Amino acid sequence: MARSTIKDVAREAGVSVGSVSRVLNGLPVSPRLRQKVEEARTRLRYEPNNLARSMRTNSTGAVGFFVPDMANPLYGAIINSLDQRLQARGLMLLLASARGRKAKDVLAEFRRRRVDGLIFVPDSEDDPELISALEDFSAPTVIQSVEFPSRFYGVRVGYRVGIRQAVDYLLGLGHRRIALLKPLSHLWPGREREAGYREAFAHRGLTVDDELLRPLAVGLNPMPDLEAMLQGPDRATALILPGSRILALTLQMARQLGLSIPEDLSIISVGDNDWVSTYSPAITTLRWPVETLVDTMVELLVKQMDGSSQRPVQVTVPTELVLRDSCGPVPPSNREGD
Amino acid sequence: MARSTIKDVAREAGVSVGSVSRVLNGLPVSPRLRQKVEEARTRLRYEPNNLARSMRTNSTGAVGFFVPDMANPLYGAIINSLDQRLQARGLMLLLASARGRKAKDVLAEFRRRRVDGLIFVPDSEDDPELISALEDFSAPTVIQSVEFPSRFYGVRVGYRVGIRQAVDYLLGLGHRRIALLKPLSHLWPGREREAGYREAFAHRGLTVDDELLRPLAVGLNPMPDLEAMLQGPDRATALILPGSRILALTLQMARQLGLSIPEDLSIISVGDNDWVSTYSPAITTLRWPVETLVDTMVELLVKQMDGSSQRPVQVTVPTELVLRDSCGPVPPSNREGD
DNA sequence: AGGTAAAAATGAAACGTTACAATCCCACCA
DNA sequence: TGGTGGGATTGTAACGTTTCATTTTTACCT
Repeated sequence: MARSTIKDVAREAGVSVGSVSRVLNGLPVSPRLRQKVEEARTRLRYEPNNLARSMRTNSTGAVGFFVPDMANPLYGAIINSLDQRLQARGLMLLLASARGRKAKDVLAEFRRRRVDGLIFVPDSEDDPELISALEDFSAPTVIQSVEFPSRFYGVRVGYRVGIRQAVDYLLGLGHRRIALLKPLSHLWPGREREAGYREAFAHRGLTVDDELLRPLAVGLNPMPDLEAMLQGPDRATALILPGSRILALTLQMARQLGLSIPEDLSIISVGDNDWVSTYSPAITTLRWPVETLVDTMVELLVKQMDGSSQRPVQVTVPTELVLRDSCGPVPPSNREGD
Repeated sequence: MARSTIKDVAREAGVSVGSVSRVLNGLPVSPRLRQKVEEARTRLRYEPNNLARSMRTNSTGAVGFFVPDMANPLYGAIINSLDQRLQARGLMLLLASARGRKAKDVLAEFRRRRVDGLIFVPDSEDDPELISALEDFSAPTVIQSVEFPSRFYGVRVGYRVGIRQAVDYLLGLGHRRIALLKPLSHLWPGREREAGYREAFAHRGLTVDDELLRPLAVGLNPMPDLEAMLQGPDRATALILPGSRILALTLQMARQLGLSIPEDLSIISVGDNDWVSTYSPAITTLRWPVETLVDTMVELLVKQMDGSSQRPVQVTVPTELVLRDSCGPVPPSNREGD
């Protein structure tokens, strides 16, 4: 027993194929017709063939999402929320994890599959091949969190302002030796964080000790670095950490060194999650604006899809400094003379 | 400038449409023809329209994946690996997160989209509506980690044997008061863990104190329970925990109670990850077999797709007990008389 | 009742492929 | 030289929709 098609329904209802189509798509139609079609439709257990529909309308209802690493819970959270938002518009996520693929190839595959939209987290900023591939990509596209030529729609996390706030908060507590551990600065997030840090210092007329700005190479052990910074007469009294993995390591090292938090050492971590907030002391964090980020991505995407937007925009979504118990005033012994 | 179609290529190459199709699909064809077509194809920058192809062949090259919660890094890891495996077969993941959706609706949507295969992690075992929906689902399907009627292909994690090993290891160290925190037992994983626990005890002729088997209700604070178990003359001397979130809480509570690990308290956690292994002491874990799991899922899926398998199988993939530093012999003061 | 305009429904032509029956071509053999 | 067999190619009918120009019906007005 083959699946029934729109023709079967038309025959069963005694109307034309076109009319059935109209009913199915909710176009204006007489109540009488609508009823006849609905009846036939349930009688035959008909469901429309999306494939045929796609081919006719040239739209798949799929949005491609290219993710650096799904094992990063941050992207998991984004996807949860994205999926929910897209659902409301009848869209679904077609996923490609960067692991074992080249961005370019993924783009090609997405194009072949005729996705209706694309959300892209590039792994590099200035690969000209990638940029031109993205330019050829005709479907609506949103770039996330990387500095990309302004002819693309983009959403970025407001690291600069966020870190500036965090640093300013610590400065207000009397800290001067504030270490910033951050992603490598050849990518935008790293640069932005550094800029925010410098702005906060500059705003108070303080000078920055470059020694305290530490890029984290992937796959390299950050512990020796960390250990060095936390010892000696001009040790760091406050730490801004880029994620919970390194936070765990740091907490452990602090304990080894006999530094208690927040009395001897203040800590702020970027990226909020369950265990960070239930830890004791609860960790002050710079929260990633997952919901806002997703809302913005979807909004930009939809704007492009329905053609209501004329030209590309870049939106920066703000982070939120969540104050908890891991920061305190600078210890007296480390206070600098003023 | 509209995209070129197979017709354009045919005209450009001076051959028939059918021939172009044959070349494109790698069917046997004379070298002469192949060359002409390839030339025309690159000249026109033609790429086949997957939608039309899909509609004709009735296959989308998409595999639906229904996930309870993308923010769980475990599923992230699964997706990373799954994506890579499927890629090799020209398949892509179409994702639906359970958040805000009913399993039934997702199934319907996947069917409408005509996915070629389905990987499903059900949120309940015996919803008859869900089961019958799954039965109607004609595409190849693999159920993950839940006990489902044996007419479905399924992959399960070998919790029973794993927990049995873990418990046996602790028993061997002299522990008798071993607490098992586990998912609710109305779902398969919970039941299996409990069974493994009981088997280990039975095997040594020991009796189980049911007080030490603690189901974890979602959204309920497990801390009071935990605190109660860790105090008093017959406190638990070993703990088996179901994940890293609760592990974090437990470590913190142990510190509050002045219990050091592994001297006063032995701990095993289910699910391995970075920070668990770098924590001090490094935590002994029961590792989820992500890679094997994914391999098996793909294998079962492909078996069904190419019709090389006659009837459903359920495969159980083994966990691995990773010994680290969080377990030690039972403290003398808590040793039971024998 | 006749005429007309608007509304509703129809029918057939796409959409870009694949698949298959029908042709064509060519080499080979008697 | 005239078949003949078989591989290579062709042409066209699907696949299940949507869309749009036509035709039919309905409702209204004089």
